[in-house]
Amino acid sequence: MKPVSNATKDTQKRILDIAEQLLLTRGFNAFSYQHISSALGVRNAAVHYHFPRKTDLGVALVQRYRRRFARFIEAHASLGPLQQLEGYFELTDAYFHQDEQICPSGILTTEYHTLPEEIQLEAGAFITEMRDWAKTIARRGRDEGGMSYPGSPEAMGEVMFAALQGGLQLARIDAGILDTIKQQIRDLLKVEKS
Amino acid sequence: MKPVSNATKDTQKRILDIAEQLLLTRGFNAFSYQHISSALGVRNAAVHYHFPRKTDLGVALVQRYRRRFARFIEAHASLGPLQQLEGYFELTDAYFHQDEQICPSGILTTEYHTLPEEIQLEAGAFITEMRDWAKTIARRGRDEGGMSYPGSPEAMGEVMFAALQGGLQLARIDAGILDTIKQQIRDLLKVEKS
DNA sequence: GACACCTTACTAACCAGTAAGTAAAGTGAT
DNA sequence: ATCACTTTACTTACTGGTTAGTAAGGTGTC
Repeated sequence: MKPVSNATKDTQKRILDIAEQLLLTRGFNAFSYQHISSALGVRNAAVHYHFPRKTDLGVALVQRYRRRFARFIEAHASLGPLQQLEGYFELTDAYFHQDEQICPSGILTTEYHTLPEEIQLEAGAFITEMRDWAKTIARRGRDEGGMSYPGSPEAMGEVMFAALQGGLQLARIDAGILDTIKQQIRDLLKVEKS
Repeated sequence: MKPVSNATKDTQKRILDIAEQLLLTRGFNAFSYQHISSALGVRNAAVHYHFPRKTDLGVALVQRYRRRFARFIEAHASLGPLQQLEGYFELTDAYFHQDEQICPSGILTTEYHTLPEEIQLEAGAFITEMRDWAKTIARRGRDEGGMSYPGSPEAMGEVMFAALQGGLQLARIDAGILDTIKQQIRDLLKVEKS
């Protein structure tokens, strides 16, 4: 993970793109450097040149998620909570429609006990950021927008996040489940269909 | 998986117990026959004697879950829906308190694309049975018991199941999340704290 | 000529799975 | 009741494949 040139940056990005796809479809333990190198058309050691240990690749992957998610939040910051909720739903749909990917949080927590500590730490921070966003939507929805629900915004945010994380996984068994859960969350928040 | 004697039955059971623990803490791809044999104090091939392929072990594991869950449902069949809900919550808590295990459905769906087809089929049936139970609680809760919520019982059941599946996974990052989610589900169902 | 970016070639560990052998327990005929 | 035979539940010893990771060398570019 040393280099600076443009060629390297491009290769690094392509490695991360392939690894991300593999992570969200197969999990961290179920993909290897061979999967990446053959998809990229290079030799095994070339991947190790850019990411010496698999742990480095995993950390880089989660860090990129965190940067991307921060941009996503910023891009949706000026919207109302109802639109933010729909943006969240669209993100969820996008995962599923791309080869039945699941939420990165779902992979990282499920494989948590088998992951290197460096990845665990990065994953914990990432997941906290995502949960916080769900809570923010619930809070703003009650304070400013047209949401009405029992319990605290924090608790409602946790349920929304957990239900969508679980829903993305269950959608692999029954594709319809995701739409059902999205609509039920709208109903629980007393939000009109959009 | 051929034998019938008592000694074999006992060894088989112990293999399944160890494998179950490993499955729910590490996942199917992250445990090996070595883990089992060393925990059991026998050689590798002894495990292969009872379960020739890892696929056989996986199928046996899910089938045992299905039998156990069927008994669980039957044991709770005569109870009211509010008590059934609390029984479901206790089951969830039991998983978490045993080495931060997660819901088998969470493992099986997350690793779904890497599992042998025989396990996928068994997993699909098992997960359908669990989802159906959650829906039954929601339906009976509305029809007979003291539950009140927007949307259909089916949709509410899916959200409950998905939220608890996700919640068990997220509890590895933040142990408090599980209690928060359980209470919020009670609130969403307009159930009094028990 | 130094450095970035790769390749070839390798290691040691681990994986699922198998073949052959063995001790002990059970079974059946006499 | 004993002997012959079979079966059960393993063991030792192995195979072929995959894993992450490394060391050394080559090639093109600045």
